[in-house]
Amino acid sequence: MESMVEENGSTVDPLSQGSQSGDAAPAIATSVQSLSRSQHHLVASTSIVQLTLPLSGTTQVQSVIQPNQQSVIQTATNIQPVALSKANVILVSKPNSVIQTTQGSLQTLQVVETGSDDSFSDEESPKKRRDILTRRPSYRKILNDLGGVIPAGTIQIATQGEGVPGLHTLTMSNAATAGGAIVQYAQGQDAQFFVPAYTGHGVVVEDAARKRELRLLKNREAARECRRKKKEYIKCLENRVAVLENRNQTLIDELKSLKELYQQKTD
DNA sequence: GTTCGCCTCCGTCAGGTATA
DNA sequence: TATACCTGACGGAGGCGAAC
Repeated sequence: MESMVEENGSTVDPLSQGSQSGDAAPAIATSVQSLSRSQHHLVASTSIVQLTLPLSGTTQVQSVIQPNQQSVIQTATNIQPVALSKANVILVSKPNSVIQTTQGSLQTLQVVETGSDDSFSDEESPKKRRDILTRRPSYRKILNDLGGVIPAGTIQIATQGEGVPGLHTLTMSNAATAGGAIVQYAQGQDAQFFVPAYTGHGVVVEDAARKRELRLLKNREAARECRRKKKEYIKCLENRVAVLENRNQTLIDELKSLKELYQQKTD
């Protein structure tokens, strides 16, 4: 990961700055290849980055980063949202802001969570993370919520929009179940549940092989969902890196110009 | 056309965690 | 404690471009 702001030989890594200041900051520095479980949280919403800059009082730079959406960056002194395309480029003129990297002049870099933010720091408890990450409800709960099961015994091959919406039928080619077991599952927006399946003879199949098939089926779905979330997370991290690199470059340019201005006045 | 290396996607397993 | 869920790791399958 590239360090940010390298003027005067000092480096500030924005990815570790938050933890240094003790404030909540997203763990952007996390290696994409090794996303640990504790770090596997969605960064898919809003965060505000506040930069406290000593030379100009307090300047807030608000960075709103949303995956698959447009992002917005604002400054407190000039609240003019700049819509960002997916091209990941942010260039905001912040005439009153200065950043210095010597002697720790960059004092604060904190992330303030807003209402729908589900980015959290390493300090937050795993339970809180878990709570924020809406967990998929159990199949039992879904069944209870629905108050029963869909009548089984008929083979239905339906995809969204045809037949019974979301109701799918799978035929298991399993040696332990002569003729194969039939598994029905309904799929809503974010949930899936199984209904009792019958063989062609109307006998409920509840053997170990069937349980295994169900478990594998569920795990298959879980793995898909897990990979989808991971992709989304990685994409969001990449977006943030691009945003921070651009902001860093902007700040470097501002620092250079202010240095030149100062030099002219002292001459 | 064939082979090779690389990449991506997918299914499965194992182990950890949350919950009833 | 049993069950459900999540996710890293592993290996196989298939696509794709390059080299021959």
